[in-house]
Amino acid sequence: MSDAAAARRKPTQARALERVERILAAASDLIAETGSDAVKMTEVAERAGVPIGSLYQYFPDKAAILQTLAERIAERVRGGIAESLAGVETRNDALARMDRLLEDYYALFLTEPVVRDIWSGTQSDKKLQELDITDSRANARVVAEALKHLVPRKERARFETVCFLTMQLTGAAVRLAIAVDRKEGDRLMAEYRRLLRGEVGGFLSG
Amino acid sequence: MSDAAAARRKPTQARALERVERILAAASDLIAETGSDAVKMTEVAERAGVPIGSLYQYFPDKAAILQTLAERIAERVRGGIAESLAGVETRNDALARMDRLLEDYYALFLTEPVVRDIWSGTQSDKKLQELDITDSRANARVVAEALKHLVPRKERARFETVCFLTMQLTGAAVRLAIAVDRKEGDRLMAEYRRLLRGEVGGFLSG
DNA sequence: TCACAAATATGAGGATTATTCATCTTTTTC
DNA sequence: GAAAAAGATGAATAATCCTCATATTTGTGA
Repeated sequence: MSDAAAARRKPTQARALERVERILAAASDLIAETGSDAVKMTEVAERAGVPIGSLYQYFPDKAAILQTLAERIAERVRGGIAESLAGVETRNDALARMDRLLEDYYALFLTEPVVRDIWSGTQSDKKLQELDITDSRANARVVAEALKHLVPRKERARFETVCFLTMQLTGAAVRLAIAVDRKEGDRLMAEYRRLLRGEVGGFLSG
Repeated sequence: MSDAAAARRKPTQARALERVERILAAASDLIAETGSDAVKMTEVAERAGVPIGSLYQYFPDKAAILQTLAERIAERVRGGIAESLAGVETRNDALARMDRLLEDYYALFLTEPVVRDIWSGTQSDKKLQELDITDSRANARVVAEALKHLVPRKERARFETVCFLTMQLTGAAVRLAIAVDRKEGDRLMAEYRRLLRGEVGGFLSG
């Protein structure tokens, strides 16, 4: 049922800001230890050294804490994409950098339990699913922008659509790869890399 | 925490079998009406016309009901794949049938609220995620088997891996397509169809 | 047909957790 | 330095899942 969760105070004082960070850090640690489903609000409060009421001062519900963590991860990833694709010049250069990005993204999921937990079961709630899609759109725009001078003018609109689709497919590929054993995961990622090169490479000239 | 949910009785008497069906039908209806998260066990019991205890006689927990519904959908889909690809002869024939399958799969998600609900947020729980992967493997085997005479002998092992990956990517593409508005969804599916033809077509000769 | 075992049915109540809110304290503002 | 705004607190409430002791029905062998 839940109507839109009630809006909460946005912290302005230094004390409150620090508190919010402590809450997020505690949540992050606990997620890494036990998985987000198993994390209890009382545990987060205890670990953060704040009373339970403080969580609800700044987060309307448990999901909101996860969403905030998810957003931060997403921003970090987007930054990495922008950085990695900056100043790309040739088609081969673009493809090599994409390989690298894919590798890094896979590694991120392999090594960071919180990323794995939060984005593994993407769509456990509506808001996270929306965030995932919004985020893919934003990433697609970044990629399309960085590569647009390599894409024929008349293909550019389609190219952004393809990038958008590709972001989602990449998420699916990585989630699959980390869900199976490492060896098979590597093999699947190798196939996906090939697929991606073919798909994106098809648009690039130069 | 939850240890493996305790095993439950498997119904053998006609009365019990019918009850289980009533429970599943009630759950399915309610999911279609309100989404699985909002469905309460007491509501399922009431709608099915059985006391709450009966749900737990045959299902260890709420998730198990969803899983059973998910399995049935998955079987139905697998049957459709096998049927659609039976007796395929040429490369073009294979590609045309794949287009058709993709179309049907998209339509299934567009029109059936229960499919949409259960498989939209795949991975809301571990068991469903495992089921999804197991199921993709099984579908991949069906596809690889149906098309194997069109695939060069030495590529066949890789081809099954690609099919497996493809099943997951297809799920992601369809979930994305139904999450955005219809027009954009159609456009994304068109791009995905092209991608799929390229990827699978690359393996097929004849 | 009867007695006994196995399966099935029942629903009040226990258990777990997320979340609220009335009240108190600290910080900011003017 | 007083009023207003922001922040802090945690016992109590609320929402649900799920259990279990007990009662009933069905199957089975003699």
